[in-house]
Amino acid sequence: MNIPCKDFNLAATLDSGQVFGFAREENGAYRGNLLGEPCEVWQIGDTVHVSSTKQMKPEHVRRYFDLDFDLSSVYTHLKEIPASDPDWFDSVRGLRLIRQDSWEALACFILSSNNNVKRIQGIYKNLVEYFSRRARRQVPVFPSSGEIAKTHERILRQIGLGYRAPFLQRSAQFLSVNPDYLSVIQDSEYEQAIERIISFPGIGPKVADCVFLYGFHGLEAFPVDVWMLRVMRKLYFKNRGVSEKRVHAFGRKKWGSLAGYVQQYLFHSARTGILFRP
DNA sequence: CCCCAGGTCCCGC
DNA sequence: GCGGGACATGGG
Repeated sequence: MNIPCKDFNLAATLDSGQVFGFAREENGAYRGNLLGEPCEVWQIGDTVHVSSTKQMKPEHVRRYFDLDFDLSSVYTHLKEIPASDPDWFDSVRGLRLIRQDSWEALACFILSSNNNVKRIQGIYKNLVEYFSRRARRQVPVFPSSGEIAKTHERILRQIGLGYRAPFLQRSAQFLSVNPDYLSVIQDSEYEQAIERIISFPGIGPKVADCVFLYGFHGLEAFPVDVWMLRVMRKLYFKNRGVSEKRVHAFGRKKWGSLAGYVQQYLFHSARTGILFRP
C-alpha cells in the first residue's frame, strides 16, 4: 500500500521514544505492529509504504500517523524556542504523534520508569514473543490486559520487567475487572484523565502524562523526564535546579494545546544531541 | 566498584 | 507538601 504524505518524517516519528514496537532494519524500513497487524513500513520521499498480510485501509494508516494534522503552528512555537539556531529542528521536521492503542501505551510506560529506551524495546519484544507463542497465535501481537492479568508474576520477572512486574499485572487485573475504564478516560478532560491514569499502580505524574499523550492523543500533556528536565532548565531557567512540577506547569501554560507536540520535538532532539552540541 | 536510564513508592518531617 | 533512599536490570 502506498500513502501520499506531506511534511512527514517516519524515522523521527518511530525513533522518538513514543512507541516501542517498531525495529529499524538494515535497509531503513521498520518492522512492527500497526493497528494490530504485523507489517513493514518505510518512506520514500512523500510516500509511506506499508506491507502487511492483511489489507489495511489507507485512512486508518493516515489517522494512525496523524498525517492530516497541520504542523505549521507547532513549527511557529519551535522557532521561538531560544536555541542558537531558529531552524534547530530541521532534521526532525515532520515528526508526528502516533495514535497508538491506549492499553499498549499504558503498559509500555509502566515499563518505562527508571529504565532506558533500548531495554524497554527489549522487554516489549519479550512480551510479544512469549504471549504470542503461549497462545499459539499465527501472528505475533502485544498481549491483551486479560493475558497479562492471568499470568504469573514470576513470568513477567523472567521476561525482564524486574520490580515493575507486579505494577503491570495489577494494572492489567484492574482493567480486566473494569473493561470500560479506558473509554472513560478517553472521554475525560485533562485533569480528571490524569487523576484516573495516575491511580494505576506504578504510574505517577510523568508516566500519566505519557499515557494521556500517546495512548489518548491528549496533546495538552507535557511529560517531563530527565531529558526534558535538562533541556528545559537550560533553555528557560538559567540551568537552575527547578523541579519537574514547575517545568511541567511552565510547558503546559506556554504551549497549551500543542504542549505534547513541542515536548516530543524537544525530547527527541535532546536525546539525539540535535539540540545543544558544541 | 561506580553511575545512568522517558520514575514511583514509601517513609519521616 | 517536600526530600531522600530503595528498587530490577543491563550498559558504559
